[in-house]
Amino acid sequence: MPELPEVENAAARLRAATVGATLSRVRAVHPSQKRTLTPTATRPLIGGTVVAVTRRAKLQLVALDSGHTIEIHFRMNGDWDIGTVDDEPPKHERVRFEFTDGTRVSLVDSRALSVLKVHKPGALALPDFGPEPLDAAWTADQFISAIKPKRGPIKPLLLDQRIVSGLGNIYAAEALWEARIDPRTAAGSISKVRATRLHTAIGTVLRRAPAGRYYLEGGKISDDGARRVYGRAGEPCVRCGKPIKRIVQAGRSTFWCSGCQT
DNA sequence: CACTTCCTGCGC
DNA sequence: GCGCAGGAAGTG
Repeated sequence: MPELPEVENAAARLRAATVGATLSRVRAVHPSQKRTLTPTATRPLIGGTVVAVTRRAKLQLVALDSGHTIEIHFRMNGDWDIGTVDDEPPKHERVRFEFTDGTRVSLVDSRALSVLKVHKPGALALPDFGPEPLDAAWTADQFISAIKPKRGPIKPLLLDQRIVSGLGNIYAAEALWEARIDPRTAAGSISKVRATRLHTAIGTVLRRAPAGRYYLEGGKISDDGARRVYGRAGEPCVRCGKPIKRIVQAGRSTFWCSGCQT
């Protein structure tokens, strides 16, 4: 489920359910999670109380009073299912957190690609993330400097979390459509005016995400019409009427309009 | 740079 | 069956 707005949304739900609560049990349900979430890694978490839940890029960080931090990345399909320990286990439960007050937080992830890590006190190290796109401190000039030396196409670059953090495949496509830029354009060749337009467009599409969901829900796209190009191959462009095209860049689908994205 | 891999499910 | 899926690390 995750790009920046979706992760922000998930972190808010997790925060509301767990800040102040004390962990009584952590269990890796799926084999892929047992590899990293070993009993040795999870045992020190038991008895810890959640003091904060924050987000950085697409990561959620759960800070405990013991100084440990639990890092969660949902990858493609992860989400939280929050309830009580008495509930039936949710479908696709991969990791289960139980709290002394009876709260249950289950990581549900049909594809089991989510990644969880436990950081010991003082050992929190995060990847080299670029600026947060909704942070007012992120300027067009910073963005331009970051993409100027790059010769490859702009669209895959928007997915590079070191350039700007939090964008994924949908918002990258939407931002390029909004800025009327061809996703194949060499990043370094984009004019200052157009790069500034793209910088603005990134903020626009992220803020437009209705309650942080452009994505598929119950097999149907739930976006209240906010999604202009993603997943719309063959449909007429809502701006110019030409059919939306689909190409593959760096192994990912890119949807774009050859009529008005130049 | 692009391609493969980690997984499972869904729609065609 | 096959191709596709919102991510990103790892490899050539």
